[in-house]
Amino acid sequence: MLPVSTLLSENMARKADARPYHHGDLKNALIAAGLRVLTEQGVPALNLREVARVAGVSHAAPYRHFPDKQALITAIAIEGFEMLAAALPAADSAPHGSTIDRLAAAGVAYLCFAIDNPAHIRIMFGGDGMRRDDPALYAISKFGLEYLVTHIQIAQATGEIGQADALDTAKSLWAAMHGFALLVIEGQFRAPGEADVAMRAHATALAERCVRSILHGMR
Amino acid sequence: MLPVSTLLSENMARKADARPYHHGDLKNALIAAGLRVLTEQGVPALNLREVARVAGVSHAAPYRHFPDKQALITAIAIEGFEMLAAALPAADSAPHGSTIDRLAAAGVAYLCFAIDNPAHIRIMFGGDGMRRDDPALYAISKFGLEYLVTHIQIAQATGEIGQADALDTAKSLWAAMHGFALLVIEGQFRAPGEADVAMRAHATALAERCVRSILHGMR
DNA sequence: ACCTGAACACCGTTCAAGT
DNA sequence: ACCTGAACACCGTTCAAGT
Repeated sequence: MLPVSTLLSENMARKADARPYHHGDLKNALIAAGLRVLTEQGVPALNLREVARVAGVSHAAPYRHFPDKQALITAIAIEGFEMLAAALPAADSAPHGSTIDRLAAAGVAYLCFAIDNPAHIRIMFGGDGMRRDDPALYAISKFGLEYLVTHIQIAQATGEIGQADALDTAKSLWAAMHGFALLVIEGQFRAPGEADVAMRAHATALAERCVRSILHGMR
Repeated sequence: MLPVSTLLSENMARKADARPYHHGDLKNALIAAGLRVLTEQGVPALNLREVARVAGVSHAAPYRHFPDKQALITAIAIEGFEMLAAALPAADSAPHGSTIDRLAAAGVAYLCFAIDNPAHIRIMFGGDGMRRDDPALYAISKFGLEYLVTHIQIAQATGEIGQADALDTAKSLWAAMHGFALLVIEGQFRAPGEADVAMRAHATALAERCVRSILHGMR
């Protein structure tokens, strides 16, 4: 028999330390734990039992919040798309430039998002292991392309760029930024001895140049 | 007791049907089986036991030819890079065009390779699950960029394009083609009701236009 | 309502044993 | 030299039972 005081302090410790996660926010704790596993150990190491361990719950607990592993991966992907959807307009806030400048800033922001959140980008576009037919995922994944189309149409209305099909132009910009993003985070552009900071500056400068070239070429 | 004739015919059947794989070519049979699993069931379903099943051997047999699962994945990736390295010069063989035309053809060939071999492209650039430090993989993965640099330098020498850094230009072309390739095979460009054939034609036309815009912009 | 422990099928990997 | 079957640790998922 333990003294009451011991039971009490254990209860308090549970409430203060171990339990905060379990008061209705285990779902988000699992998403955060999953992202952490992904960042620290890579996609092949992402498994529900490890995520549960990191979150400090039993291996069966995640099933109270996600029907299966795919659903957790899908949730992480949705979180990534939401972050990206926030990052693009944020880059747009500089009021001094042309619409072309804004599109260039959005392109650079896409690349920077990928460099800063490689685990998210890999899950978002890795494709496998996630529920592609999830309606929330589908809706949010369309944001980037729509954002580009909108701004391309603005630039066309003001005469800054030519009248080529706006969706085609948006696809081309997206493809170029996406390619830079993935090749950079996969290390395919790594020059021997080049520092990360230098590579980032180099890649973003190239990416911006690409945006302007593509916009110029779509007439 | 079975009659001798039955035993004989069973032995012959083994030699003719089940055994040909096992005479020194199980390694390649496993690579082929792995690619098949990948194509038919996707990356998450790629496991050594299923590959062994498809190849018709016991689950331990692959370990005679590959130290671990990573090594099989790496072998499939190397095969993909070799196929790509063959496809780029093949697109180059039309002798009627300018060097810019050849670069455009190489870009389109890259995209077509990806559309025709999505399982390979995913493994080649999926990154995770493969031995990145494999020397053979590293060597062959550099081919594409070097191919572009070489042809860009030729175009610069003949005055077809400007004198911007050839490696930067090559990276930009690669990024744009890579982005088209991945977004197309992930279905991100899919328009409702658009046929695959139409999408392929549409994407390749856009990609070619991008190559020309980027080359034009790099001065 | 939310979480745990036992249970089952399945995968990666190893190893002694077979031909 | 090459392959098999048993074995072990580990993961996804389920479910009855606990608070």
